[in-house]
Amino acid sequence: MDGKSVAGRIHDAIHRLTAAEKRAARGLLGSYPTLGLAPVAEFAEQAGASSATVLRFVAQLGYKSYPDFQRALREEMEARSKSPLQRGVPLGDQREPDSHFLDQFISRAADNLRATAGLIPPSEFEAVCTRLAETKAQCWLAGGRFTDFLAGYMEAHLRLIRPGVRRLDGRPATRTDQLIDIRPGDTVIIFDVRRYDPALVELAAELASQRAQIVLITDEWMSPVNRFAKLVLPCRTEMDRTWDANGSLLAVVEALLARTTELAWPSASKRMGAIERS
Amino acid sequence: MDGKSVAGRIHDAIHRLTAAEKRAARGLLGSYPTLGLAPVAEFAEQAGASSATVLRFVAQLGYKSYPDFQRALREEMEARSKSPLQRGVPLGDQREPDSHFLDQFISRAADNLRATAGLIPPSEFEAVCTRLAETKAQCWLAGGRFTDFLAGYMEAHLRLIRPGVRRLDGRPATRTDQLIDIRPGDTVIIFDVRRYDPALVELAAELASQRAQIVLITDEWMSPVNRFAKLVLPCRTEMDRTWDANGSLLAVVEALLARTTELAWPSASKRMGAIERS
DNA sequence: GCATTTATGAAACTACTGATACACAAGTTA
DNA sequence: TAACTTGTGTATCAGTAGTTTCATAAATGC
Repeated sequence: MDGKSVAGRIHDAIHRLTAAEKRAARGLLGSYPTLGLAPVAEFAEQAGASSATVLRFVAQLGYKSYPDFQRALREEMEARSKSPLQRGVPLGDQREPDSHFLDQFISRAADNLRATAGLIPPSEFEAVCTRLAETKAQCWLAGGRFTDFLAGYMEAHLRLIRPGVRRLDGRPATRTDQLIDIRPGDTVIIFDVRRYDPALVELAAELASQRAQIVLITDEWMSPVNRFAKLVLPCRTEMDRTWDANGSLLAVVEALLARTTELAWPSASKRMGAIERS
Repeated sequence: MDGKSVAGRIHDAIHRLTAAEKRAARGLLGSYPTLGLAPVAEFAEQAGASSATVLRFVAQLGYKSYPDFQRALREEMEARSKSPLQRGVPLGDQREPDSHFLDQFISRAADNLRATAGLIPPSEFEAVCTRLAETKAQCWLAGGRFTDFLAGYMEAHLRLIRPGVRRLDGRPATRTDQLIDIRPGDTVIIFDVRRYDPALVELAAELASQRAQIVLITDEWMSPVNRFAKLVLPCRTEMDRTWDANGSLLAVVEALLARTTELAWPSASKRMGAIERS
């Protein structure tokens, strides 16, 4: 048996595998390496395949028997726990030397996340959450061409935890109608990233004149909307020269939702329970 | 069996143990939990005792059989790797003691990203991208309650780089109409995460019978849609007991888009240029 | 130092797990 | 559509692991 890790062998062999064998492979990767240390029957059950298929799967990986495969797994975890440097890295994701596109991309996305955490002052973040947990004022959401989905996502979740959540429609024409309903002190969350949408700046200007409180979620280059915003949460989005990624915006949105849920728990839990039952 | 950890039980029981049994205990603690997952004979050999002694040792710990003891060990490591909160903090970046909510949240989100990279075999990822770059067949997208926004986001971007992109509407009623347009060999990307949508399973079943190629993007617990899927990209989403995060799904979507753009560059660049000018 | 108790490992046993063969289903090609 | 190839699960078998028994060796008490 050569020195490759079991997870590595799976990645190498997966294209040769049949549908049921792939279920076994995914099952193992999903709870790695535990499932492989269980008896064949349990492995099969958990992965949604038959024992025979699991056996064929380990044969495909190049092991001459199931016990042999299990020994490889044990030796792998033993080696890992013995080297103090690598301790703490979960077993599944040791980087193979020939890091693939997905690995590189995700690694950069993770860098962006970390940078974003550094970019946003905790007090700003907290201020937005307390404002959202405060249900006296209404809360509106608006996004641009490629960020509208974020507004939609946030709206759907925010609706679960508080009342008075509404969405500002994308088309500038219909916006003027909606502006009538906005009251002074209402919160408006605006998403805007590079190739900034001029319509959003106009919108922000009008909202500001109506004394709405604008929260801007943007990228590191700062949408011009920030002129009118009370609170700004900038996120790192740059991947390379041609590509920006909105993953960090979503992460911030989810963090906002989680924290707001926490702050508004007494009322939010009742509301969520009621929605659940309906 | 009560909930105590195996290591805890050893410490509780160690004074009752006889000399040879203590050797077994020391051996297990020395390479924990690997040695306990080996066959009895190997455990015995490594610990310098006989098989019978090892058996008596696990009996002393309160397990009614050796397999029972091994299951406890597996469940223990499974629980540990599944709960991000208890997972060992990486040695390098120890969190600031007064680390703020946002930092913690984002740090866990980054963990999820990394875990996701380990969960998805590069060849599967690549297969999806080449399929998307191939413009002969049409490409459809569908999502569930909280993942529909991902379908929308992906649709918007995919439209920029290739023709024949369409969205399957959320309401089951209108779906039957749309199914008429689907041709054998078409690609359908389905998003489905926990609290899986039964409507999506139905949809997938129908699509499979029409010989559409289904690509499933799901969470680590695997939507039942996977029975019908040709390719599956599982992502880690778990944050804590009450909250799952879709950030890793979006990261994968963006990676897919970036890679597909790369693969389809000759045609995609022309198309994007034309859209730009319009 | 002898008797008694307790601990320990070797060997026999049985139960269960992993392996194999086979039949059926699904998908593919002509 | 029919013939064929490939994949998949069920049932059966064989081998090995876990368990038990028992004889022997320490350890302890008298």
